[in-house]
Parts: sequence; structure tokens; C-alpha cells
Amino acid sequence: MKVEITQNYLDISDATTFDPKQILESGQMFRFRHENGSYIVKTGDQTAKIECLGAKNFRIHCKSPKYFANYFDFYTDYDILISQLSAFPFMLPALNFGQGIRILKQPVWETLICFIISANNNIARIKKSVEAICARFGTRGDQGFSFPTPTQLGVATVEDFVAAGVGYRASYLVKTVQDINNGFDLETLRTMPTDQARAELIKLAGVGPKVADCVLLFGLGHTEVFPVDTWIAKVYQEHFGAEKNRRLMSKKLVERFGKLSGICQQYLFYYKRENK
DNA sequence: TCCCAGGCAAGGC
DNA sequence: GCCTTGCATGGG
Repeated sequence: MKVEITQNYLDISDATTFDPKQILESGQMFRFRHENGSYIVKTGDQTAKIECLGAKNFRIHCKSPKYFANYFDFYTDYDILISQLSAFPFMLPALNFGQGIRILKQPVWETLICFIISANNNIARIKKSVEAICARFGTRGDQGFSFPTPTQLGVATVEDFVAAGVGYRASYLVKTVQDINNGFDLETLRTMPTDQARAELIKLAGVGPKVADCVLLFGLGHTEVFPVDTWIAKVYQEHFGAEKNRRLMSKKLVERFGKLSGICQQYLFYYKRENK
């Protein structure tokens, strides 16, 4: 695969480990839409349009190609990750099915809010709620709404969040937004040991072990985490035995897969969810 | 209709 | 500490 960065776009040719559908529809981000053959991706205050030029050729139109080169994790060699995971035979179907998956490097603040909303929720509804929150509290630009800053979300009430359709998670959001605005520093978690960073995140309302792991993986660059949701729990029980405690599943999976845990989990999630 | 969704908080033990 | 229960709301 080759990635070429120009002033206004990125060109991906021979895209063996880049598939927009797989990346976007593997439940790691919620602000995208499919529009006559292209994907529109929104993150923070940025927008990108992924144009399909052929079977394995894409052009990503955007104002900051450097930003999206990092966002799409183009500085990581996924062929190596896939070959390492291929050592685990049970992984082969999932790797084959989702070869084009990548872990997006997302803004941590946005990731935190989105994954608080994700708890015990479904992806279609999460997308709607996030969109409503952006439309109500974000900044309108020439390409739609930005994700609101902590200051912008600071004025949102429980009623506002309920109106956005987040249900009982509304009060969690209000509390966590307050904590962030009162100085809880998400960026310092980036260089902290993973377990310590997780312990800090769990102090926030609406953040338990699973949401924390998603924030660590998608927003803070910690790969040694294995978020266990309902789908991954099913996979675990199929391959590793009748465990019920998801925390314990996650712990054992991290022991087995180490720094490959995050991406391993992503392949399995996508494979399981797309195949009932 | 009824079950489920990228789980968490609170209460009981 | 671990286990159980209640939870808003809409998708399929």
C-alpha cells in the first residue's frame, strides 16, 4: 500500500490495509455518513471526504492532509500487525474479513463523550445522539457542525442531553463535562502507564472499564487494552470458555495479546458484529 | 411485539 | 472485593 500526501488530499493506492467501510463501520467512531459512493468523516472541527477511485484506490479530500494522515494511522504498518496476529489460528477468519481495518487516532475529548453515550446503546442511536449534540452545541462551518468544545458543552443541561436522545446517560454527561471544565486533564493520560490512566478515567461519571478502554485505545494511543462489550464477550465464550466477568475476560485477553490487544479486538468486533 | 444494544452506578452481601 | 439489579430509548 502507498500513501501520498499533497496540499489538499491524500491518495491511497494498492489499499490492502485501508478500507473506509471497515474502518468506519467497526464501531470506533460515529460521525460519518455514506454519500453516493463516498464517505464523509467528521472529527473535532475537521471534515474529510473519502472518494473511491477504484477497487483499491482512494482519495481523501480535506483541508489538513497531515492531520488525517495521523488520524487514519498511516504511520503504522498494519501488514506487520496482521502477520503477528496470524500466529493465532482462530484469528484468521476475522483478519481475512477485516483486512482494511485501522485504529483511528481520535480527539480524546470527543471520544470520551461519544463512548459515554455508547454504553448499553446501539450504534444507530449513538450516531443520532452525537449528531444532535453537534448541531445544538457545535460551531457551524461550511462543511457542517464541529464537535462542541468543553466550553461549548458546558452550558448543556440534563434536559438538553435527554432531548438529544441519550436517555439516562444525560446526568453522566453533565457531571463529566463539569469535571473536564474544572481541570481534569485528559492529555496527561496519554503518557501515563495504561492501568493508571484507566483508573483516572473511571473516576469520571459514566466511565467504567469498557468505556475507559475505548477512550484509551481510540483517543489516547494506548494499544494494550481489550475493550469487552457484548460482542467481544460472545467471541470470548466461543473461543476461551464460559467466563462471565468481562473485566476478567479483558485482563486475560491483554495477557495473551499484549500490545496487539487493541487492534485484535477491533478485527474480532467487526467480524462478529457483521456476521450475526 | 419483544429483545437487545460497543455498560454503568448503586446497593447488598 | 464480587454479584445483582435498574436503567432511557430506539433499532431491528
